[in-house]
Amino acid sequence: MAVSLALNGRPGVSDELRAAALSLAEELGYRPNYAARALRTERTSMMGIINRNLHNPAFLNVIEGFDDECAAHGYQVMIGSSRLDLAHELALIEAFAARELEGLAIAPLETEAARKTWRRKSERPIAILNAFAARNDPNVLSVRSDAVTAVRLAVEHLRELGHRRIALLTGTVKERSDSDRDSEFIAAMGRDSLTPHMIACGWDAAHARAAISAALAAPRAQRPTAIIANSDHLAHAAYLAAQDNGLVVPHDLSVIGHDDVETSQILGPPLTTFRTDRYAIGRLSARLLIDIAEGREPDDRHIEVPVELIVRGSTGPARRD
Amino acid sequence: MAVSLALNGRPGVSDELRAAALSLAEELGYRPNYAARALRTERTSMMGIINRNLHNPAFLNVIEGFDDECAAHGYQVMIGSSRLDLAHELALIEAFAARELEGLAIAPLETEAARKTWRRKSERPIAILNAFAARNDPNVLSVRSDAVTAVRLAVEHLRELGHRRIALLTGTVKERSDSDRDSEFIAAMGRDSLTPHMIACGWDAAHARAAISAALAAPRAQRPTAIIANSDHLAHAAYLAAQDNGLVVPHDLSVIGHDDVETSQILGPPLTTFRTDRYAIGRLSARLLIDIAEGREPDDRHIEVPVELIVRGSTGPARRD
DNA sequence: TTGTAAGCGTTATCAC
DNA sequence: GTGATAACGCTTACAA
Repeated sequence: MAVSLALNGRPGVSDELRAAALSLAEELGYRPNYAARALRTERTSMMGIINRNLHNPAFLNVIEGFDDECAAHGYQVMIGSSRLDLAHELALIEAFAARELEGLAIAPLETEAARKTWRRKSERPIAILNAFAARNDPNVLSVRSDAVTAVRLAVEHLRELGHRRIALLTGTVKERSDSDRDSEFIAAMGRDSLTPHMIACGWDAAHARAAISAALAAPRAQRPTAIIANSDHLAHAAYLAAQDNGLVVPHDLSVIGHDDVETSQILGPPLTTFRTDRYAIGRLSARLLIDIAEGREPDDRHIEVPVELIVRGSTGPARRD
Repeated sequence: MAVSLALNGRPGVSDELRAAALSLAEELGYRPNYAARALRTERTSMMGIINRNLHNPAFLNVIEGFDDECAAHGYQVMIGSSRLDLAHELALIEAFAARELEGLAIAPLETEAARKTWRRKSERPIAILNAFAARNDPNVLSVRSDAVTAVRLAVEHLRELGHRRIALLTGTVKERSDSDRDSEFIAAMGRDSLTPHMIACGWDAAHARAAISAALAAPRAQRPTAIIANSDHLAHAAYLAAQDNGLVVPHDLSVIGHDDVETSQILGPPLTTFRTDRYAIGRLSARLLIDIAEGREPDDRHIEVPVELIVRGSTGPARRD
């Protein structure tokens, strides 16, 4: 018993006994059994992170930050992918909850469905990544880049270049995970009395390419001259969709991304995009979950990470019609 | 206990009792406690995967395949990053072993160190990803793309374009994780009586960029006119290093990657590279680990995934000196 | 086929 | 500050 206290560095045991326990443990190569500990304490020291799919390289930096912060606090990280399938996402959330993970960070397909499923099996905190999160459940946290500001800056940038027919890529229409971003776009366009185009392209690059291709196939006087993507990953789909239609970026189509992924600066042409600290997003979400899991009150349960517009070669002046 | 047998779908219990147990479990919303099960059975249904760092987007596809195969067999996936730090890598391996993960897939910094550390704490299988693995330990598996053929094809392609000063990017010099790839390069160059250049650039993109920059800063008659990278990720570093030296790809420098990452086709210029089924690499490595973990004998403990050269705009004729 | 009892390795409770 | 003893929830061994 005293051994347990000693090894876990807790008070209630004499210094000599503690030393003896430690040295003996070392000598015998003792390793604690996590399963037994978990069974007894109901604490697994595991955190989970789930993304919609595993194709967007921007997610790697989020994982990295998440893993770093978890590792620093003695947690290990379980990873999962929704595979863009809501049923699979919910099954995965249940499985993670059944494993008694102490917290879950998730970029959800449908925020409310994800939250409810987690809540049904677990009282533990859940952090919503890069999506709008309602604030009624106190153990729902959120960390996201400031997508609302980004969309405003993007519209301003394109307006200065003379664009009038601007399209915004959005997630699914069914549930707007970025509802406030969408409405900011509509408002920003409205200020200049322009019609907002929305292209619901989901998160799959192939599907997005097809959706954008279809939009670009419209007659020249109607098709958008600029596209605002919700990630560099989907901006790449816009490049390919432009190719599909024999259009040249930025001559025929301006494209703005979001993330400033490593390759974006060496694309042809280099991508205008928003730089945002994805590592911090991962790290902060882990920090929030750990704070709650260990009974501390975090400074703020909802965090927005700032964005910075990086202008490169994929945006240019609108051609005269 | 009959209930245990019933819920786990094993024989030795009457149909009616089984049905009763199942329906009652359903009604009560029963969920098995994984910790208790793991404690009793010494089986955790968890698999681990570790990469050298979390920056190369090619790794995402490997994770995806790994996760898909694991999920299909009821395993969940723990992820980790070595952070390019050997001490951290070994600590992580120990932590995974202490958690009784049933198998580990790893792209190691140093293969032998990783293998030994795992073996010290665990009898379970370990799969080496994309690195050379000695075949003396029967529970060491390996899955890799056919990097040896790739380097031969790359040299042939560049020789046809008239290149004579060709450099190969390699991992660390200390331990050649790709020793057979390196020697194939030396042999292939030797066949044409050419001097092989090796640039030891490790796996960090920033470090690689600096190393390549230094090599390209040599006088024009000495510097390499072509670079063979071990990943698209590091080929990108070569693009930036070319920029650093005011060189234009492919006019002044040809670059060949490895992986055919999604963005490679829209780089400026599009990257000549080797396509390889990374999803399969992840999937097959999971399959091998699961087979061994469950006592089946896999068809082959060492798998090579074929490569296909995709010629694009980053390779061109060597300039006359 | 069913029931009973033991035990996995921890940590918590409660005497001393 | 220390040492017994019980308990977490599951599976296995063995007896009925």
